[in-house]
Amino acid sequence: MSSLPHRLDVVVATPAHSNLAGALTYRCAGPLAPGSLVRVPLGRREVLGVVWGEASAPPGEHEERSIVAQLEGIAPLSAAWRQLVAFCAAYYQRSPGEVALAALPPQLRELDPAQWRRRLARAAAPSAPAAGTPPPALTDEQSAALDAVRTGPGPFLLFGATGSGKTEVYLHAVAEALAAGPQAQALVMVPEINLTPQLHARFVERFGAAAVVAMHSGMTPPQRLKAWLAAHTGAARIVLGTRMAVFASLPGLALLVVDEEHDPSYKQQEGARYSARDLAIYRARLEGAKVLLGSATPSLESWHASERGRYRRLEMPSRVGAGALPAVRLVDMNLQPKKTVVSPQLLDAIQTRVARGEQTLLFLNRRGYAPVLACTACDWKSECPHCSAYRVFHKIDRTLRCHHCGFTERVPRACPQCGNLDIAPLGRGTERLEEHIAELLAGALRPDGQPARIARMDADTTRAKGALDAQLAQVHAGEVDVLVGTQMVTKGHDFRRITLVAALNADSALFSSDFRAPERLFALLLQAAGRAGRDAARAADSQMWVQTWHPGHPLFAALRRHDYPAFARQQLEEREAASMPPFAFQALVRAEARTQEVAQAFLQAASDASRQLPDAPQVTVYPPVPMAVQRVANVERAQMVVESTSRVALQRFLSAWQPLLQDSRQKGLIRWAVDVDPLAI
DNA sequence: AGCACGCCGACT
DNA sequence: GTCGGCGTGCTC
Repeated sequence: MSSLPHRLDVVVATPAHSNLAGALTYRCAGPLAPGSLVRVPLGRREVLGVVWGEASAPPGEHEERSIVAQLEGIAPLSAAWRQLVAFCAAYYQRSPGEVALAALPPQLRELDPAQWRRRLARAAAPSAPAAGTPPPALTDEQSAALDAVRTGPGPFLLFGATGSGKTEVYLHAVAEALAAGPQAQALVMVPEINLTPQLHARFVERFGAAAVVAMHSGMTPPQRLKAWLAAHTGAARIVLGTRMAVFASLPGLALLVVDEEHDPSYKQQEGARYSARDLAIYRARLEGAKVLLGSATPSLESWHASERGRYRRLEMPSRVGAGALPAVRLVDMNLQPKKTVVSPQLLDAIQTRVARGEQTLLFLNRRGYAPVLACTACDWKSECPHCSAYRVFHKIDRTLRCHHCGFTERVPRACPQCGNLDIAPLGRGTERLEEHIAELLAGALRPDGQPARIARMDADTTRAKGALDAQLAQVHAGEVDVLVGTQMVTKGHDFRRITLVAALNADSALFSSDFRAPERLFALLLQAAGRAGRDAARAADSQMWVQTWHPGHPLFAALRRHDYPAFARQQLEEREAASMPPFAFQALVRAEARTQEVAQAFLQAASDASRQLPDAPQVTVYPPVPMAVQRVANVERAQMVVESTSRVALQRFLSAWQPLLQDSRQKGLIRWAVDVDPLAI
C-alpha cells in the first residue's frame, strides 16, 4: 500500500512530549518542496501538516503511511518562515508542528481540496497599490529618526513621548520600505485588538485599502484565511496585527514595526508562550529586514539593549504641536481623613474641570463594585468555592463573579454561614467608584448648565460588540465629563478634551513580589498621563494626579519629571545588583494537579532529576512553590523558577530537561508547561 | 492534542 | 443489566 518511492518529513500539530515531538515520515508519489501544505493520516484522523524536508530517518523504523493530498496552487512556505517556526519551537520548548500549525489560519485545517480551490480562486485578484493621501510634513525629530532607520542596520528603539508622533514615523518608515521594490512588504504589530482599527484606518488612508490587511484573533476564520493568503501571495503589502501576526507568511518582508513594544500582550500566555517582540527581532535578522520597536516607556530589556548599543536608540522627546506633558501631582493619602477615596483636592480639581467643560479620566485597576463581600457578624467572605480567590461583587446584576474561573451566582440575601442579613462590600472597583463620584459631583454643573455626566469603561461595559466604539464616540463627542475606567482607558485612545487624569489606587504594585511590577506601573502611569493635554490649546493646564500612601517612592520622583531614563537607570541598577532580568535569564515550570502535593512532588522530582544535566552547574532551580492564586477551577497549581546568567546554558538545560520532566510525571498530575522568559513570577 | 480501549459506580 | 467517568497508550 505505501510503496510510494518518496519519503518526506512532515510536521503536524502534536505536543512537545508524547514521542511525536519531531517530524513524522510519510510517503508520496513524487517530490514535494519543503513548506508545502499537505493533508496526512494520523491515527484515525486526517490532519494538516507542513512538509519539513526529505525524510531524515532511515526507513523501517515505523510503518510509513502516504500523504492524502497537497493543498495546491500556492507557493510553499519559505525557508525563513520554517526557520522562524523552528527557532520558536526550540526556544520556547514546544514542537515545531505545534508552532507551525498554530501559526497558520485555523480554517486551513478544515478545508477539503475542493473548498480550498474555491477560496484560492476568490483570493487571487492582485491589487494595484492605490495612491493614498500625501503625508504631512515631519518634525525635525521625526526626520532624524527616519534618517537613522534609512541608513542604519538596526534594530531600532524609537523612544518617543506620548504624542511625539511615533505613528507618523511608522507610516514613513513603511512607505520607504515599500518603495524599495514592488514586492516589498511590512509587518506592523500593536499590542491589542482594540488598537488595530484606528491604526488600520491611518494605514488605509495613506496606502489604500487594498494594500493593508489586518491579522488578529477577533477576525472570523474566513477573514483570517483571506488576510493570510493576501500576505502570503504578496497581494497585501502591509500586515497590521497583534502578536500572532509575527508568524504571517511575508515573502517580501522588509520592515517590522512593534508599537508599544513594552506591552505585556506581546507575550503569548498559553500554548507556545512566545514573545512576539523578541521573535520580531529574530525574524528581522533572519530575513535581512529592519525592525523598529517603539515606546514611550520601553521594556527594561529593550532599554538595556539600547544602552549597550545592541539596539540603536532614536529619541523623540517633544510632543507634536507643542502640547506640553501634563504636570504630575501627588496626593499624600497619609494626610487625608480615614477612608478617603477621592481626596478633597482631587475632587476640587475635578469640579473645576467640569465647570470649564473639560474632561477627567479616573483610573482604577479593578473592575466590579467591590472585590470582596463580607458578613458583618461572622467571618464569611465571598470566596469562590472552586478557586483560592474571592468572588467580586457586581452590583449591576447583583452577582458574585469569580474573575479566575468565571463561576457566577446571585448575591445571597443573607449570610450563607450565619444568616445575618447585613453583608457589606469591602474595597472598591470601578462600578463603586462611578457611583461614589456621581454622589460627590451631584451638584456640579457644566458650562451649559447641565449636571455633570459620568461614565464607566471597563471589560464589563465594553463586552458587547461595538460597545467600545460607542463609548469612545461618546467621550469624543463631549457627552462625558468624568470617565471612570480600568487600564483599558489608558491605551492609545486619543481623548482631546481630557485635561485631568487621576490614578486612584496605584500603590499595590510598589511593593509587589513581582519584580516587574514597578516597571509596569511606571509605564501605566506615564501612558495614563499621556491621555491628558493632547490638545495643545488646553495642554498648559493639564494634570496627572496620583493618590498614594508612599509619595516619597523614587518611582514618583521620576514620574513627576516624566523621566523614564532616570527610572530605568534606577531599576536596572536594582536588577543588576539582584541578578535579575535582563542580567539573568529565567524560565518557569508550571504544574497543575488534583492536589498541591502532587503538583509540587512532580516539580521536585523534575528538579532532582535535573541535577544530572551537564549544564546544571550554571543553572539555579528554585524550590517549587504554590502559585499566587493556588487553586483555579478546582485545580491546584504550583511553579518553579529556573534561572541562569547564560541564555545559552539555560536553553541547553531546558532542552535536555524535557525528557526528564516527562519521566517525573505522577498520578494526579493534570498538565505541566515550561514558560521561557516569563513576564510574571 | 485527539481518539481509542478498558475497567468501576448510578440509572433509563 | 447499560451509560459514562477518566486513566493509559498510541499515532509516521
